[in-house]
Amino acid sequence: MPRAGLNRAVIAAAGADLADEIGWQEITLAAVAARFGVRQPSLYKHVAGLAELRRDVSVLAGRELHAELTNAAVGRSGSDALHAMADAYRTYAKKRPGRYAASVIAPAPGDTEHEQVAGGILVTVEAVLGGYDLAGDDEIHAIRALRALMHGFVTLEQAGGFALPQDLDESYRRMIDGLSGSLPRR
Amino acid sequence: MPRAGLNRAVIAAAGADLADEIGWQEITLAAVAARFGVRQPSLYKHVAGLAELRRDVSVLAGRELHAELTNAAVGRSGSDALHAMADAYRTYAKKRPGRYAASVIAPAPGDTEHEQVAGGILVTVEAVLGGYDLAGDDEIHAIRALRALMHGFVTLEQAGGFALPQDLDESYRRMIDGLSGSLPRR
DNA sequence: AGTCCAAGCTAGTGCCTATAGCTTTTCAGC
DNA sequence: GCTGAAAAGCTATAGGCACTAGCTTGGACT
Repeated sequence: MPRAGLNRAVIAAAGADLADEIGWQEITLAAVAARFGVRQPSLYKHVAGLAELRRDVSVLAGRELHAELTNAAVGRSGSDALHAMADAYRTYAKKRPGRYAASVIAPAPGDTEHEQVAGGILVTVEAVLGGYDLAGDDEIHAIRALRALMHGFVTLEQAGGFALPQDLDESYRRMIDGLSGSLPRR
Repeated sequence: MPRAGLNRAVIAAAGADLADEIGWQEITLAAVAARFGVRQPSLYKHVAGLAELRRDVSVLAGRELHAELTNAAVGRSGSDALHAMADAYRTYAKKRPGRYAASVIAPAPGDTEHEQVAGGILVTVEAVLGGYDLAGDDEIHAIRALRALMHGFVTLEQAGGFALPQDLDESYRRMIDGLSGSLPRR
């Protein structure tokens, strides 16, 4: 019987796909193994267990999200950049719900690779807010508000917490507008 | 051997306590049964399964949260009421993290009791925003923004998503202030 | 005291993670 | 081309979980 050609990266990718299909909370090693036509214990040759798989999916998703955000914001500034990034954030969460949920989990203390991915996203958000006149603590508070807005909105949207789906784009746009308006222009 | 005196309500309460202690995602029927000194299958005499337990905890938590929000907002109006309610929301989420997570899950379609609990919270939020000059769609967008802000903030806070040492209370206060300022006064 | 229903029990299935130890593929070095 | 070792995937197994089936027994009511 030929080998499946597994490795840690392709397993993480399969886990990410699975998360998008059946939900981040529902992924199992057994289902990932089935996807490769391989027995579940075989995965342990490449990955230490379910916890490590989840962590790998989180890193993968965090990198993707980071790339989407920077791509959206590049070449724009101020409110324009803010809206572009916020839209990219929500679009990613809708298109890749399992990956998005994965991207949100906090890195384990000491997991520097994972921490760097999370930090990278923060840097991008910070850069986008660089178009406003924020200094020191003001910037920290603004970043927190923006993250809370975006994360809260997409999470509630995914959870089915909002009725009237036709108005959601408008709600999101106005919400970001409101934040933008409450920040001092440079 | 004396009977444990189980019923659906006390099981839900134990599930809620357990969720606060070990996490909403981690609750199991086995752990709830152990809490009563009873075998796991015995719970099935009162509750249809894990899914129903979770639903019951969600209803219980939603009622508690609703009560906290209304208590906080009563006798206040405008920005004062908004801040009081938002603070109560975050306080509840911090004090009862498992219950809070439970309260957020969407009711199953047709579960009218659960839907009413969720709707009640919405009515309270709506009432608090009654102090602003919002009509029709404007109000819907404002409610969504407020919920996204509150939920996003407390979720990220619980997940350890805010690493920096700057004062979280201050971040939250400013965030709610920002929203309040972006809404038209009556 | 006797009846009877519901409460809690044991036994067992199936799915999951994870570990131990086996077999087989692959390929580097001869 | 051969060979031997490392790596890949395997079977077997233990232990935890949800859930079902069917038994026993507590205790309220007559």
